[in-house]
Amino acid sequence: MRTVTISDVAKHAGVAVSTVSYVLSGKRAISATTRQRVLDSVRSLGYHPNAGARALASKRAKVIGLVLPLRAGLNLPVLMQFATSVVTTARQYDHDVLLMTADEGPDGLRRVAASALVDGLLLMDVEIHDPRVPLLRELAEPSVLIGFPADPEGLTCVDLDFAHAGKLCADHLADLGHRRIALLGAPRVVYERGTGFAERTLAGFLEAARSRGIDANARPCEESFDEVYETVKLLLDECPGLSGIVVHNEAAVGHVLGALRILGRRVPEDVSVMAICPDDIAERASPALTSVLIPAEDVGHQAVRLLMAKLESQAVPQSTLLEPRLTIRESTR
Amino acid sequence: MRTVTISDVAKHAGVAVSTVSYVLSGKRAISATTRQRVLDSVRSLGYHPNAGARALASKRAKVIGLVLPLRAGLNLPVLMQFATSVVTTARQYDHDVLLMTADEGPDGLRRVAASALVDGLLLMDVEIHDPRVPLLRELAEPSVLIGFPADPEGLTCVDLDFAHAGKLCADHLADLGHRRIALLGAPRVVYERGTGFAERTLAGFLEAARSRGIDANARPCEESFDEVYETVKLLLDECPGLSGIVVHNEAAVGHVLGALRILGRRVPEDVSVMAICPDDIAERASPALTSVLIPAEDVGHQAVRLLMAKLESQAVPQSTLLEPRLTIRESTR
DNA sequence: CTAGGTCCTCGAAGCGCTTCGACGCGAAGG
DNA sequence: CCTTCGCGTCGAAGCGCTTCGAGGACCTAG
Repeated sequence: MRTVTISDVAKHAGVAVSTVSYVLSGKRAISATTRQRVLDSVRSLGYHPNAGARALASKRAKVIGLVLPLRAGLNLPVLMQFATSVVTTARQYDHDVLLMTADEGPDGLRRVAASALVDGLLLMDVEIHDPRVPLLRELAEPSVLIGFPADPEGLTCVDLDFAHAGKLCADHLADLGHRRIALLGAPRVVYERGTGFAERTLAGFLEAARSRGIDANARPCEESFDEVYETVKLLLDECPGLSGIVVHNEAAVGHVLGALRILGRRVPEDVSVMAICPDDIAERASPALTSVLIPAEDVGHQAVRLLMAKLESQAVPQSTLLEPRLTIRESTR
Repeated sequence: MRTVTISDVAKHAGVAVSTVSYVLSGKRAISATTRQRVLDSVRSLGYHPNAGARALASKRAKVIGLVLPLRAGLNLPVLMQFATSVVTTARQYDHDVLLMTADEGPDGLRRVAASALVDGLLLMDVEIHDPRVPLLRELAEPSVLIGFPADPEGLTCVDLDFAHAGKLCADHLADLGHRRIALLGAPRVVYERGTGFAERTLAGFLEAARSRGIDANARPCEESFDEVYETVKLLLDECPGLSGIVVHNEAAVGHVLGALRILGRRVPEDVSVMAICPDDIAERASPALTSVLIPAEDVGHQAVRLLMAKLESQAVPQSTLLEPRLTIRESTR
């Protein structure tokens, strides 16, 4: 069973190969009757254009590269959500997604770009001083970054507005009348890595607390139960009257509640707790946590949209910040 | 800056285009001096073969399709781990990975296969009665499944030996002298979906317990703290003297320990707890959990290896089961 | 009645690569 | 000495598609 080619379709429909091509691409006007005849042939033969041939002739692969961080550092579920939303959105634009990991480094990008395997690139988890950024600037292929490098000049970046997320938390607690609040953050290494989002959250949190005139403290925190317990205890000890805790560390969310339970503090009667995390984690906790959502799907969607615009050589904004969303549940009052 | 083609390289090295091709593919003998001259030109011009042209001429895209389940049901981190190991392994075989989600269904598979976008397919999370399986049988492209459909005849399947994982748990607890043990499982919906792995674990667990002559109970369990708490309590109530619990539900691991703490049972003094989960979750718990590892990376690696073998038309076993690994930590005695 | 459009369709020239058959050359064999 | 046989290299024929320039058919305007 040889695979069906465009010339099989042409023969079957009694037209020229180029006519079939124009019917399929819509790049020239074709009479309704011819168009229909061609489409019928396409259907009855089960024709699918050969991707390689198409890419070769048109210089468009209709594939975009998605580069995931290899270091499974943080936030795997969010990553997955993001990846699937990228694939889904790309398909809406009739594109496919080539999955790459960061461990091939800049060379990997150069390889797929130079070989015309992909038309554009989507990079996740960009760091402040990312070695891939200079390369992206000189590459002919357009790219979109998730996250912000030190100098975003000439690039296209998308991210959640983490500073705003921090502010949202502080404001919510302040609105409820809390006067002493604290943020339990990501592991220290996350702050040091320079991805920037952890710092930005913290800064937004502290800044909002200050402008509301309330007392705010913060600590990074590892993810094991014991360390979470210690950190919670420390926070409680060093801030007498602490009545609001923000958790910006997905893996620690459950442990924080466990620790408070052991320490005899009721949530939300004695202390209000909120988290910056996906909704399912917040909902699964007991009590269900008031939370600020990281809209991974929106980020993926927007990133693809921007990349597609660049592929059409449309101008796009250099930076796009997505608004976080606060959902009030049972853990704050 | 036009992109450099194979004929640029040929000109630069003073040889024929075909010679360059043979140097690069190694499919014909080329003298050492010519080879070196060509390789030098390749390097100094920065030549990267055009993927589309190569695919068109050779009928090999050097790309494999990886189909992830869209329903983010379970186990996102494991999924990610798996995906990255697939990409990494594929790169070792000089292949790239096209990411697809299951929501395009069988049509998506047909599309990428018929368009020669991919040379082979890797499907994750195959269900007992998977609508994609019949299609795979008639497709010219080879495929490898993660998981087992009802009838694996004529397919190539890889999976963890879940029955063995269940047995490992029961045996470990029996070896420690426990006489009444229980398994706290995945949410009920997972059992009903027919992916099979949850049932197989349970069957292995019960069978091993029976053959060791000890008492075993089991319950599915949702993932919220409250439901986990209820389930643990129920288990404890209905089996007086219960001294060993196996958790086969990643999201519930932390909650089980929290519930036991509240119920006044010490781990491992009063009750031994073990989990079937990734190592990082087990290590992060307090106390660190004895666990059986789902070797996601091995699965990815093996799956790619098998697919590559099929691409070379080598014969491969119909089913490959990967051995689970027991790691003894602090939570059992 | 003819010049000039418009609307559709066609043929052919690539896109950059792989692969097949052919060929020149020096070495080995009769 | 001439034939035979590798070995290393070359040229050319596609792979299946897009796209450009051309041109036939038909219509409108002069």
